[in-house]
Amino acid sequence: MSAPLVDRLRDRGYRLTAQRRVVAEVLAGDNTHLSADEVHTRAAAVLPEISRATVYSTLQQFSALGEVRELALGGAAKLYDPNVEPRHHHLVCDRCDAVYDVARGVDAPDLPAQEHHGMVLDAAEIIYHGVCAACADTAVIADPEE
Amino acid sequence: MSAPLVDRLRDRGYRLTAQRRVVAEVLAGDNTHLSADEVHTRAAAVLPEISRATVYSTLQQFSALGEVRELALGGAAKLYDPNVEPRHHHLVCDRCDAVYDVARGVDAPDLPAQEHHGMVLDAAEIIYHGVCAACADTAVIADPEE
DNA sequence: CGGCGACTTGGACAGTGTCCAAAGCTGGAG
DNA sequence: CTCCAGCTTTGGACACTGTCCAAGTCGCCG
Ligand SMILES: [Mn+2]
Ligand SMILES: [Mn+2]
Ligand SMILES: [Zn+2]
Ligand SMILES: [Zn+2]
Repeated sequence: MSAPLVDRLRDRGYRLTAQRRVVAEVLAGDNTHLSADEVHTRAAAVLPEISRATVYSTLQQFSALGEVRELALGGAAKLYDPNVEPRHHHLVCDRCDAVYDVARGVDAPDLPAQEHHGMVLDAAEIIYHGVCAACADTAVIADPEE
Repeated sequence: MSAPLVDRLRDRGYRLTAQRRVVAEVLAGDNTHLSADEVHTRAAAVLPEISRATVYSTLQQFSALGEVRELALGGAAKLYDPNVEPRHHHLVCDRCDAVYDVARGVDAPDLPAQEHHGMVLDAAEIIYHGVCAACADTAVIADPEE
């Protein structure tokens, strides 16, 4: 579709550094839902000297630019989703933190204005919690009674 | 309504320690959405020698018992919500992490079975993201142009 | 009251994320 | 093409959240 992320960065006055290119490349690999650390590991495979600090700040920038979506699902680390369009929700396994996308169409109801508590709302995010197939299986193996 | 938390603990075979009583007391104070650290601070005001480890494990137990709900909203720390019934969703300020409750009635749509990705679903959680009144104000002060 | 074993403690430890001074590099000016 | 202002990166220190464990404590039952 439109110009790649690197072009949009240049157009917005950002310098095109090797680090930004590599992070963009990792994200563009369509590998959904990576943590900052995973992004760093993959980026370092291409550009070994890239630092953690740079990956963190780059992800924040891309997120602020709307190029990537930051997800705070239950896990310890935030996840970065390069799939910003179309907007979608997620299923999360509460045992192993596996994440799946919810296909478009499902959405949260709008909140009536009197429920806003004075806030300016921006977006609603639904997280469907559950147990994934793999985790359900291991549970059966570990507890085969009944 | 029903018996207080302390009674339910005894009934389930848990020992009634001073630490559990104090944590229960802090939560019962209807102070919604406390982090583990805040719970520790408040508990320590009553029982100064209570340890962080105990507060963390106690909160996990209460959460597993359904006495409290663990919330992973955007902030760094998980929050504990003593208001488990009725189930409700939340509004979160992405600037200052303020949290508000959504009144009952609002709920996420059920996911069609073919969207489950093999998971056994347990609960859906909606997070309405936005900017609270206080944060919106400070932004205006900091950026009075236009 | 005594003892078993559940519970707590305190500190070490791991993971995530932020910060900053110094060094490096990009991109535009000349 | 060169130069350089200042945007970026680096690496390490640091803060915070949460987990773990061995040792000591204490609730509860007999
Ligand atoms: Mn996604
Ligand atoms: Mn609540
Ligand atoms: Zn799982
Ligand atoms: Zn706010």
